[in-house]
Amino acid sequence: MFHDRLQALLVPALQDAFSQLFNHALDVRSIGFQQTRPEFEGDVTINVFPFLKISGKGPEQTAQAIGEFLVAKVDVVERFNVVKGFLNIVISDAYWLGFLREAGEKDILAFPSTGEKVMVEYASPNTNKPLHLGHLRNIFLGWSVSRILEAAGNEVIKVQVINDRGIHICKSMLAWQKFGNGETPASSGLKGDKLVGKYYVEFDKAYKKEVDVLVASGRSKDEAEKEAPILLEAQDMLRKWEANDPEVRALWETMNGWVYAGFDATYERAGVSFDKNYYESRTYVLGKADVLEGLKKGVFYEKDGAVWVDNTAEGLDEKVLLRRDGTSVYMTQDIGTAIKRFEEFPGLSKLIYTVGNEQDYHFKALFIILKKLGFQWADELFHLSYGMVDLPSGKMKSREGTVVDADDLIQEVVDTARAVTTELGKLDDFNDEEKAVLFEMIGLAALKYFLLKVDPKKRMLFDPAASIDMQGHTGPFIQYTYARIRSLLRKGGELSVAGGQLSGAAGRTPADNHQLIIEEKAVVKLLHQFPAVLNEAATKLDPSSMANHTYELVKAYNSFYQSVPVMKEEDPAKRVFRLSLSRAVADTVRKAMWCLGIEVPERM
RNA sequence: GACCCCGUAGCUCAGCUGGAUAGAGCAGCAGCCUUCUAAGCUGCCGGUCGUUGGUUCGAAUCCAACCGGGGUCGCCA
Repeated sequence: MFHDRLQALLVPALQDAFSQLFNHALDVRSIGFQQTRPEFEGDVTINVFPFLKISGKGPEQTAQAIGEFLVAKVDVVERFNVVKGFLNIVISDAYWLGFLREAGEKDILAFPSTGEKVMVEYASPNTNKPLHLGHLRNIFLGWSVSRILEAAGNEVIKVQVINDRGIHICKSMLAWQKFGNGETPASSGLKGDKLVGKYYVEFDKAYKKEVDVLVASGRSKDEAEKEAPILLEAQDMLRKWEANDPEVRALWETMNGWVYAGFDATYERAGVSFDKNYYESRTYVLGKADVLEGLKKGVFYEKDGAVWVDNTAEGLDEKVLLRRDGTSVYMTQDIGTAIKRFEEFPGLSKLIYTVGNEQDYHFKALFIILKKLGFQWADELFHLSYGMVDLPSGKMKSREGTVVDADDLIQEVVDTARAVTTELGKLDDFNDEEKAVLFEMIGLAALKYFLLKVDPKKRMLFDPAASIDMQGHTGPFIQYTYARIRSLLRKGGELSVAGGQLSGAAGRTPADNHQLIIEEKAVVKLLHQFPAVLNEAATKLDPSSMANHTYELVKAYNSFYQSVPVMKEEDPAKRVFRLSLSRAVADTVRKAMWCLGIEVPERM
């Protein structure tokens, strides 16, 4: 399956050429297509150096022979030139026009169904504190990858695991009991997750104080940190939670409820959602039986009363799966949860975990273990590992208060969008409601694009000033280009606005004898590459390639727009062609941004 | 110490399944609004692609070593 429809024509022809000219069966993968450099004439370039042994001729003769064959046998190959070992092929305008007609008739960023069901896990917060910048990279990434996979023809199930139990939430609960005076989100006006986070900080303060007192009374730091009464109390509370103590459970339900309301508000504003939530309080018991089963089968072994797995053959270490006292570790429940998901969703073909790269080792081990337990699907597990987000001041540290809060950050970009947009003063006839929607759209575009344009695998620097930038390589720049095209199409009479739905088919089918000028061709070629980019993004689970290609496209379009008249063009055929080109760009940009989780406005 | 990731322009990033003189944005400088939205466009300035070897007709891209930055190595999560 070729996502590049031009290569779909050229590859078979090249195979014919090699078999007829050189009596050789050409391996498709050995053909390296590249964009012709702007200083030479041509649309596609093939480097013939790798083929010299096959042809037994020099580079010029080899390229010449292939070029002549293609011109003779392939309609869309108009002519060619040879520079050193490079065969530059010129594709006919008719081909590009044909492609554009296709782009007018269908969504070029929608692939036929693969029939596959894919689960994407992302977000996965702890319930003791609010979401921060690091979560936002995770959330936008997971959401975008889900959209990309959907566009590529998969059925996608979006899930999160909520870490709702454990010592962390007990600390918040205890501090709230001690110092909260019955404070609630309603009584304080604080968002639920913020309120619970506040008591997590309160716990830490009280704990530190106690540690200091103990140290002053002659304890070592280690001892003090283990013996601080408030910590012991929190541990006691965790035990009570595990023993189903009704009072503790009730408080836990209440406070987690506050947190979920807070998270939901953040998710909604960020424009993301989930098809299913998994709660650690329910999944943490999973996996035990599976580990014991593995022990029985001899996949694992017992040592010092604990159950171990030996991954040294795979270059990893030995790892505990069940403690001596029979209780679970983190790995245990991850094993159980994975198994449960494949049971719950029969036919699930792939499971993607969006989790930071500090857990690379953990997931390597997890996948190996599941493979050892004999699950076929273990090969279809994927750790979408992404890099940390650094601040100009260094790493984010909750203890040092350098964490960038997600809600605050979103508010800030939206405020900036408001300020910039108001300054530009193009919204005279917008009402307040419309303005609010637009500011939200622009601010979030700036933030999301900033986080998504970087290769997810890489650690990235979050420069607050750059993240709210709306010029250059940014989300709002792309939105702006889109809005400008929509304006053009409205003026072209091609669109009529009715109930927010834009309709009108004129300008979708350009004449087939149009001669492309260089600015038009640049845009068409970038559009033409887009399906292959989507395919790559879906394969590599990498939204950054989509983000960057969208930018390339709108940049080329802006250049075209600036120097070539569209509506002002007097020749009706040219005008229709340029409108159809503009429309195809707008449609594709809208879809590409949809894949990134970014909305585009009709006007801005 | 072992293992993993990263090192490209002043800053932030593309390019990395080897291919033609290494690309953007920001910052700086100079232009372009009586024409379809100037959140734009055009031009200039700016790089020993961390270093040294190696493989190759050809290396930012592959391999090795070293230097620098980060991460992981718990019967924690």
